[in-house]
Amino acid sequence: MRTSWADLAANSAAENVGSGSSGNVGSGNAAAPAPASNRSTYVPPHLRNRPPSSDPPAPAYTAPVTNDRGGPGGFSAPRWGGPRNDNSRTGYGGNAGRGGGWGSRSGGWDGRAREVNPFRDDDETEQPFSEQENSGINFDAYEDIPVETSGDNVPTPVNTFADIDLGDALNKNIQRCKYVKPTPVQRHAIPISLAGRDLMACAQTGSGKTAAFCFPIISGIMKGQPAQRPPRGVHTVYPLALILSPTRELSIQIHEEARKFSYQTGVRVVVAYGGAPINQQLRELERGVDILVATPGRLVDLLERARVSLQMIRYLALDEADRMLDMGFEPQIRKIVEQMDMPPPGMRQTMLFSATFPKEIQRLASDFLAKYIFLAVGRVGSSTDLIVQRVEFVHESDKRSHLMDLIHAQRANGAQGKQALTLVFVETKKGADSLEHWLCMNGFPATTIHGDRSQQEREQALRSFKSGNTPILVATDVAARGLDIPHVAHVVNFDLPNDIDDYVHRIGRTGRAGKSGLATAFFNENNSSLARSLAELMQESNQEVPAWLSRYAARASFGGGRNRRSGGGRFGGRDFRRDSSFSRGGNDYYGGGGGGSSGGYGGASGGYGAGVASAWD
DNA sequence: AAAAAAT
Repeated sequence: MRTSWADLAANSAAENVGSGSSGNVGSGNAAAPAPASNRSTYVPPHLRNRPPSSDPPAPAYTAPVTNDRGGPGGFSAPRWGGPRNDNSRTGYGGNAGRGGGWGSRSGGWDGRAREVNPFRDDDETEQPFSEQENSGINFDAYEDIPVETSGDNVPTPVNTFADIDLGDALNKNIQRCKYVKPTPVQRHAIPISLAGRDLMACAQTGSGKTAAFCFPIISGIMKGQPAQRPPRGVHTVYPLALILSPTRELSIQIHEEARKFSYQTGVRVVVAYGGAPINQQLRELERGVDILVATPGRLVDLLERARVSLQMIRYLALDEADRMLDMGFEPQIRKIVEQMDMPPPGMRQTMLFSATFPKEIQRLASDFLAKYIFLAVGRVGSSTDLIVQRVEFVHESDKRSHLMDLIHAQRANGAQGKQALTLVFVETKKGADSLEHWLCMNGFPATTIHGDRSQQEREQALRSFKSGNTPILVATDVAARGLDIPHVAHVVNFDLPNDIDDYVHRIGRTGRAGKSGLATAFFNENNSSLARSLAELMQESNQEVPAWLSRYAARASFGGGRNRRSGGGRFGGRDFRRDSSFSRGGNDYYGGGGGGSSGGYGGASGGYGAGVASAWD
């Protein structure tokens, strides 16, 4: 399969690297020969695969791509726990005059010799919780999830990772991640991708979505034709896969996960996003990049500087596509995908992930995808099962003291003497700062994340929160979607959002990966526009709706403003292509009708089914 | 109205 880009990859014959050692894929019985000192030589990932040796770790620690992991210092112990290569014996190191790909600037980097073990990072950041569980994911919560697919010749889903031929190195990383079996989105999406098909998927981040698009990409790069990058100007790099996401933190998160999945595979993942010094990112790019994870703005910048070319792209993944459109990224995304040098649909493999499937996303799908398969996966569990929602009437002036009460209670509940993580959402950046300050003044270790903080501060805040050092994080909506922060026990909507979708995304920060969570909202007269949809949502997820909220809801004007679902229904959306071939009568399963056009929010029976559609990330 | 994202 994967014929869609085969021509592309095959159009230049292997020059030197591939010929002598093409039989060594995965066997590792011979070091690949050092390529001739040809500036355009690219070392394909499958040739970078060398078995680990038992030599001591390379003393020099290669600076990470960004400051997105580990602490600013303090790691004096070698971060290497795993096997490693002998740097000095590699065929790629130290070849003066090699310009392309790996090792050209750092001299002696063979792609894995100094690869930081990403699983070791994990142990450090999550140590406070390591006693609590072995696996990050409660797989039982994934059993009963509705899945819909449509399209021509949909590949059969798999039930185990063993059913998929992902290769040894990737399988080992799956074990290291403690993934026991594929989640629903993985069961369906991975065979679809491995079959070379385009994919439009409605699924949430906590569902294992990142792995669902990373596994086929990594596996495809390892097994595919060795890429023959064009002779380059010294500075242009040619990634084979591009992953776009809306926020910097989400890109960082995807990069971290992709690094784990690609550990010791020779596939190199680089992240690029704004707010961080571009030079460091440029250096990382120049050391070679197979998979580029990026936010749109920074990528456009890199493209305009001609530091990145997309002409070798075989895989394109757009994550949180609806969010990206919400944030006004459509022009940039179209520029990246349609107006630069990326191969057209059909010549690349494209995966589009979105929580909802409104008109704009449908347009994007028809423009970016070729003969795609539509996949809709229900939420992991549901708000019903996993998140207890409470709403309390709190006047503006009482919010702070009320929050203090909640945190006190939370502290009493803290597991094993550690305070459980509490994520507090506020409406404004200023509000976030002042609340953080107030909490700290009152002895509550808090930090904050919002768009007025420097990228460094944002990342530091997130790290500190995740590690439990600062168990309270005050956030604006920058943190509302997509971010997967394990162990968030309590989400507090200090200020309720105006949009019920935002509410559902926020509370979705708890109850992640099948664990239970608590969400508390402070409601007052300023939130009356949300009353109706909030009451309905709570009712439909079997939550206790306070009588006063029902009264507010009854008073509120019909429709709840823009609170009606756009792609609505049990899933995040439906395959609108069905509309042309199916009678209108067949839509009832999906609730409010396809594409948001025919709309009825539908009272109790339509909009939010068991899956609480908008809880999707 | 606020938030996010390139400098």
